[in-house]
Amino acid sequence: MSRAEHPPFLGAWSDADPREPRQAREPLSRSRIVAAAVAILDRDGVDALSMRSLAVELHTAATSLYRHVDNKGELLDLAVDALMAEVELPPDGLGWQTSLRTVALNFRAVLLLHPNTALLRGSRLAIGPNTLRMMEWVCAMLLDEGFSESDAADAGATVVNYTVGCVLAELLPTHEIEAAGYTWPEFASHMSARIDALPMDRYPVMRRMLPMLLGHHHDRPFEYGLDALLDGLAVRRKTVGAAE
Amino acid sequence: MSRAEHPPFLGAWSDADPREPRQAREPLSRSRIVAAAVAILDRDGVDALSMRSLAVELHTAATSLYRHVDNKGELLDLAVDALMAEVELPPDGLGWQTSLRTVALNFRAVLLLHPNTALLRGSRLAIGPNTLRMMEWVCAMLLDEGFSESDAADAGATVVNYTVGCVLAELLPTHEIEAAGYTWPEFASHMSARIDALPMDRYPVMRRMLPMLLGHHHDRPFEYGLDALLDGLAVRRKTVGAAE
DNA sequence: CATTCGTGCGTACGCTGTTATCATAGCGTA
DNA sequence: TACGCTATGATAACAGCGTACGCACGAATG
Repeated sequence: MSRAEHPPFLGAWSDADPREPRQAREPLSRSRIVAAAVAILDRDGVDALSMRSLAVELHTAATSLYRHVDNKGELLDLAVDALMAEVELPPDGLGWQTSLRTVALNFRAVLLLHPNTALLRGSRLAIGPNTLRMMEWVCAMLLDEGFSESDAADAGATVVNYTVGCVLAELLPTHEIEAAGYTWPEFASHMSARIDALPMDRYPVMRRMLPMLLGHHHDRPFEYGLDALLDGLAVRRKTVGAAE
Repeated sequence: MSRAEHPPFLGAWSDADPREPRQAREPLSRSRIVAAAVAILDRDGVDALSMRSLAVELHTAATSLYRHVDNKGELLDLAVDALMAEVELPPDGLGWQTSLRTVALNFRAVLLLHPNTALLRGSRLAIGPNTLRMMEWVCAMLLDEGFSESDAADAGATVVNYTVGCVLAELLPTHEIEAAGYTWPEFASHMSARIDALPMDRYPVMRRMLPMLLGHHHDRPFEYGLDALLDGLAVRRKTVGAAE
C-alpha cells in the first residue's frame, strides 16, 4: 500500500550537490566524531553538545553518528577518555613521591585546560585506553617502588580521587556562574545575599570563609592537600612496611 | 459547605472529585517537593526524575512545581543539600583529627545511603543551608583548634574534596552497571573483554589490578587515604606551625 | 554485470524542561 | 453578605532532545 503512489518525483532531497560524490568529505570515524565532540564541549559547553549540533559540526546528519557510536553516553565517555591522552607522564627514576605528585599535577592541568569536558568526570565513569594508560603507569611505578599490589591500588586511587574531587570543586562554581550569565563579583554578592537571607548569626564563620573556599585561585590549596596526602602515604608506609 | 449549585457540568477536568476541595491534599511547598524528589531519586534513579514524574508523585501538574522552584537545576541542588541535613556532627572535644575523621566518615555514609542523589554531587554545586551547616561546623572546629583561617579552609576543603572524589569513584561504576542492566560479574567480564580487545600486553598491570580498583568494598581504601591525609595534615602542621 | 554490504540520511516517536495563559479558592474589606 | 485581590494550581503548547527504523546509494565482491 502507498508504495509508489507518491514516487519521489522531486528526486534530489539532499541540499548537497549530487554531483559532488558522497565521498568528498572524508568519511566519518569514531575518532573524528570524538574530536568534534571535545571541540564543541570546550568551545560551547556541555549543554551545547547534542547529537544534532555535533552532526552540524561534522556536516552530517545526527543519525549517521550512530553507525560509529552506540549512544550519547558512550560518546561522552570517549570524550573524557580522549583528554587523558594529553596527560604527560614524568620520566623514570624520580621516586614514587615526586612521580605521583607530578602525575597528579599534570592530570589536574589537563582537566583544567578542558573545563567543560572535565566536568563530565563527575557523572561518567569513562575507563578507556587513555585512562588505562595513565593508571597503568602509576600502578606499575608504585609496584616498582616496592608497594604491595593492594597498597599500590589504594595509593594510586587515593591520589586520583583526591585530584578529581578538587578539580570538580574548582570547576563547578565557575560553570554554574557562567551558565547563569553571572560574573564572579555578581556571584559573590548573590552568594552573600543568599547567606544573609538565612539566619545569619548561625553561620558566622562561613560568612568570612566562604569566599576563600570558592575563590578561583585553587593552585595553593590543591598542592597543600596533595603534599599532605603524599606525606601521609610516606609516613604510613614507613610505619607499616619494612625495608626501603 | 458544598455550594455545588452550579457545578460546571463540563467543568470537572480534574480527575479528583470536585466535591473534595482543592485543599484536601495539603498544599505544595518547597520542602514537600524536595522530599518527593529525593524519594524518586533514591527509589528509581536519577534518570527517572523529571518534572512530570515528580508531579505524578505529588498528585499535581508539572508546571505547578514552578511556583515553588525556579527550575530543575535548583531542585537538584536542593535535593543534594537536603541530604546534608542527615550528616551527624561529632561531639566536641575530640581533637581536630578525630573530629575531621568522624565528619568525613559520616559524610560519606550519608552519601552512600542515597547513591542516586549523591551522584548529583558530581555535576551540581549545591551550597544550601545544610551544606553550610556542615562546613560551618568543620571550619569553626578547626579555628578553635588553632588553625589559621587559610589553613582551616585548606584542610577542610581537602578532606571534603577527597571524600567526594572517593564516593563518586565508588558510585559511578555501580550506577553505570545498573543502568545497563548488568550484574557485577557480568560487568567484570565485560570489562576484561574490553581490556582484552585492546593490545593487551600494553596493560599487564591493569589486567590484574583493575578489579581491585573497581571492586565495591571500598571502605578500606577510603579510610587508608583518609588517615594518610590526616597524618599528612598533622605532620605539615607540626613542621609549619609552632605551639600545640 | 549482478549482488551484497557498509555507510549515510530522512522521518518519526515519545519524552524533556519551560512559558504563557487561564481558572479558581481563600481572604481582607466594605 | 458581597466583592475584588492575590496566590496558587491546571491546561495547552513549544522547541529541543535521544534514538529506532528503513530506504538509498557507492564500493567491494563474485
